[in-house]
Amino acid sequence: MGTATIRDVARQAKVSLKTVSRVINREGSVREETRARVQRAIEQLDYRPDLSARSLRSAKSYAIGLVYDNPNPYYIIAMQQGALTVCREMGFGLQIHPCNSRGPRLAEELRDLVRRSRLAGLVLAPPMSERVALLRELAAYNIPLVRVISAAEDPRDGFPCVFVDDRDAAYAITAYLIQLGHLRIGFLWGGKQHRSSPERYKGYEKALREYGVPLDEELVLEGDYSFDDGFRGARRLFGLAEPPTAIFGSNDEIAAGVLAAARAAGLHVPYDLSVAGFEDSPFSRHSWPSLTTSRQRTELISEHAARLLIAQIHGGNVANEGFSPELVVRGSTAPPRPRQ
Amino acid sequence: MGTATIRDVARQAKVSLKTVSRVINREGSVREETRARVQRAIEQLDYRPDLSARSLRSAKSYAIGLVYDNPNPYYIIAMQQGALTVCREMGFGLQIHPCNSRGPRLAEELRDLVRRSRLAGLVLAPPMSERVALLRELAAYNIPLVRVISAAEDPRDGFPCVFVDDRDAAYAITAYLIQLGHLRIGFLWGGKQHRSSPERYKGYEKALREYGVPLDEELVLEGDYSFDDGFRGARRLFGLAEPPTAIFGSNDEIAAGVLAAARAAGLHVPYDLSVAGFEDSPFSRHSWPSLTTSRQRTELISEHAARLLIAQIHGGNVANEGFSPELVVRGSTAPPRPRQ
DNA sequence: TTGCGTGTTGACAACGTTGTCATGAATGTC
DNA sequence: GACATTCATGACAACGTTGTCAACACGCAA
Repeated sequence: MGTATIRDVARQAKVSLKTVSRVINREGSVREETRARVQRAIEQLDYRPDLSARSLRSAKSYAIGLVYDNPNPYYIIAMQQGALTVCREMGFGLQIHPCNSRGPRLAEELRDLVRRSRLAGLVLAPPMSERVALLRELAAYNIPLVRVISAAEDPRDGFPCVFVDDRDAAYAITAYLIQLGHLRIGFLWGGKQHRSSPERYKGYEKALREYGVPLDEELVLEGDYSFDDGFRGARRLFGLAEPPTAIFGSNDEIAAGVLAAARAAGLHVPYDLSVAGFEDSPFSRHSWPSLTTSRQRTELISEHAARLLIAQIHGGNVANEGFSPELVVRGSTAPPRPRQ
Repeated sequence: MGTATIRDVARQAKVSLKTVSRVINREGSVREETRARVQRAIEQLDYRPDLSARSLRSAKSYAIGLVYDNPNPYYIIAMQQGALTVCREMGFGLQIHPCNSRGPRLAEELRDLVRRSRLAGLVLAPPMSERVALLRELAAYNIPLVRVISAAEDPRDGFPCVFVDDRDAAYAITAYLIQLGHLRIGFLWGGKQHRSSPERYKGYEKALREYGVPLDEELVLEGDYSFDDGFRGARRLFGLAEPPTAIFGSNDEIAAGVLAAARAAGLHVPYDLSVAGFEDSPFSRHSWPSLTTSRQRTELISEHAARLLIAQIHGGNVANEGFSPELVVRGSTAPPRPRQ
């Protein structure tokens, strides 16, 4: 049968190529009757416009890129899903681009990606989204972009973004632990290359301050967003003269490491130790006990970022938008044991 | 600066468009000296061929699709990564396409995808890869495809594939448990829509048979590839008059559910109960205790599938290929407690 | 009647690339 | 030396679409 082209549609509807093009692109100036005739022909022939031809001819392109370097598959899949939803809705293509955030020529790499695949713009996930130098370079290449970043408020720095209030979410978790009665709460940092790490720490700090709980630097350990650092960090905290009664891991993987270390040390979670994570990964639901954590609607965030990007490409003047993760209480937290 | 086109390269190298095209596509019949001159011009101008124009003009396309409907993000990310590696190497684009494997008009959906995005072919992940009716429809649409399937041997049914020997891997796990001394080994099925499920069961069965361990149907429960079914299944097994001393969950999620159920029942893994999973997901490394499981090199498998597909598109006559997962022994398995 | 604005339509070129075919030069064969 | 064969190269059309511009029909005011 072959594939129907705009030419076949035009012939069938007895109009010119251009008129069909107008109908497809919802341009004005087509009589209702003509439009209907063309529509019928399109359906009869099951015609679909050819993306290559389209983006070749119009300087515009009909695809965006999703750029990430994040070892967390749940996060990435959710980001992809959100972006895809919007792309399908808007008739766009999506080009995924995992990359190395520490790569030496990242800006050039992304420029080449945009050129080669004729992308209309990029959605940047953390940590690329937080490297201002990179953003500036991309802006110099005239590449439209939308960032997903961790921030307590709209940065208003000219780069459009969707911002996630990690600080507030970490505040909520810490406040919850304090309300349970915990006064010594350990904090395990995530990787410094992610802006979410200091944000989460700030939330922790703020809650302690506001509730008048002293901040003991002994209880705060640096590390990475990894199981192993959670395990190691927890072991160090257990060895303190006055160990914490609760540990807040900066993400679920860290918290999983804490759970494992607690098991190894013979501590019973949550009775001997409360543990909280961050991210609401499936792990947090399936661990034992299941983890108290913070849920961000990654898919929605990504949808929003894609929408923002496409609106920007269409020349719209669109506002940034913020999301606040919500506290999810599960079985890994409880009031501390009464002092003996 | 704008983007350099083949025309600019031709001017700079003082040759015709066609000659540049020949150099790019590694066609024969270009003098070494000319080729070098063109290459230099390409590098000076940092020229990259435009994918849209290319695929518009040549009937050939320079992108393949990856089709999946699998709730396991680790698996999907690995599949994507493998396919991307090959695509970058070969100068192809990759279109990801998550879809609903039970959708009513899947074949049409995929045909439209291929047409719209001008895909040269598809890599199908399970369970789409196992639905023969779908394969036939796609073949009728002349869509080149490569499947990733679960099979003990090359099916030789005309549809190219990469096959993973789940049966053998399940055999290895079961045999290992038997060698530890287990005689009552529970088996929790995965979802029936995945061909890997019966394959894994067959491996379990075969090991019991070969080692002369009686197969007790009471110990075999159906379910899905989910944490909850693992939890429920384990609870039922614990309630038997003569409960199992080991449980083999058809994947790591099921095994995670078993771990949780064991915790809830006060059973100490691995001393009171051995647990084995399948897949080597990060969960299996981070659970407590970490899970004995089976590792498949998903990224390699996907790479191979993509290579097979591209070779097929190029008209090569390529052989199917098999992969065997390998046994990974961790802390969740041990010899059974001596009978009291 | 003329002139003008508006709404609808089509002819044609162009996007950047590759396929087809033609051309001329170099080489081999008798 | 004549002719066939191969090699290297280029001119040109074509892929399917959209942008530009012109043309036409219509209604309305002068």
